[in-house]
Amino acid sequence: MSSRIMHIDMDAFFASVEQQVNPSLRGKPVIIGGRDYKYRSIICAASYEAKRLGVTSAMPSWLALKICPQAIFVPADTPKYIYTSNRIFEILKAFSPKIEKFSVDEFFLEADGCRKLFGSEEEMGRSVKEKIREEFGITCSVGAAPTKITAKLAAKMKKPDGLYVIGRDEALAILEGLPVEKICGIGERLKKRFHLLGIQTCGQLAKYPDRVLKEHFGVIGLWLKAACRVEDFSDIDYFAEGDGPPKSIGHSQTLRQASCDQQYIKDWIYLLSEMVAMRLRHKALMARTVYFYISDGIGGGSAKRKTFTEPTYDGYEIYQRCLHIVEQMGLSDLCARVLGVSVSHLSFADHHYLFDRQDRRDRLIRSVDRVNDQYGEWTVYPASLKNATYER
DNA sequence: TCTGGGGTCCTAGGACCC
DNA sequence: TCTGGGGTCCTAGGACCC
Repeated sequence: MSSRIMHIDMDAFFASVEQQVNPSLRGKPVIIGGRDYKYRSIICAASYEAKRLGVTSAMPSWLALKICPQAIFVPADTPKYIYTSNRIFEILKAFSPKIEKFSVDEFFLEADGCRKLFGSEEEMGRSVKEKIREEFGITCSVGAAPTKITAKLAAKMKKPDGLYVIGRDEALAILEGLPVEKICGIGERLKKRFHLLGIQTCGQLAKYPDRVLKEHFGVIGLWLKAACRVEDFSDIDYFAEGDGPPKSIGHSQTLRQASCDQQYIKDWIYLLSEMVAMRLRHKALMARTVYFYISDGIGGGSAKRKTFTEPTYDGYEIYQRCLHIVEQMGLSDLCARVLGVSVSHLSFADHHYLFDRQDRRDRLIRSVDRVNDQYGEWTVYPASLKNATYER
């Protein structure tokens, strides 16, 4: 059995979208940053004009600014990118019934059985690219190969605006000398551990004895070996809407500097809890598990999660649960540089659920959400958060 | 300014129930 | 008879991705 997978990878997605929306940015080095986007953050995306000047993805923004002072910084507009991503997904639906949204700017689709409709994979790839360019004015790179891993590699190899169709033999030839860390699934840690075993390339990994791999890496080792032998038949995860419901929702924040001011830290925990809760309610979800992370920025951080019986979408309740976890962690004096609050064990919210017990609070929460939806986030927020929000 | 912030998945071990 | 297996839930920790 041989399957054919196509990978569609948008080129400098966030930056391209901004250049499309604002023509004055076209042809110029554009850098997309997050919150506090010029200094205390890393960049989310860079246009190819900026990349040519040496800006790379995940570079701290102060460094990008140093390398490329003429760059135009644009704050990230996540909803815009998600909206565009969803529309791209809709377009791809016309090409194959099996599509997976791998991330906001990457998609896999099963290319088997589409030959009658679209001709060869080259033709199909060209149609996909044309359609996306027509609709949004932005480019993407397309790779077609026998497996997800190799399709992703193929797309990356011809960036930007590329199209690369490879068969099994060619895929094997590419993998033979390819450093192991180039394939999706091998990061910094695994790379080092493979190197210790004398495995530098995918070709070497492909020939390594199963027993040793199993011993050192468990099933992941065997899975990666199969990937290097182009024998990975993992399925396309297909969701009709492009996205399944999220498994967890969280926020974290690196403070400008470490602080041991208890009230200040608690304000931040409350703020993060409210931010998480607001997103839960937006998605009509409730959560049972609360995860709290704190790091002083010097040693490693510590984290703890706890699952509660009652699900909630109330920011104050999430905050209280965080404090409960803090207590369990035995942290009497909090000192923090990084704080994180996230929730999981999500279920769809049943508004009747809270109706009896906290109807009034429920109505308050929803009114506040409505005001914030209409007039912008943080138009209305708990008074006790004044200091924390001030620093944002 | 001196690597952010948002996620996912896997595993092993313990608790508990039948 | 207090030993045993299977299943589920939970936690902690590790690793990875964009």
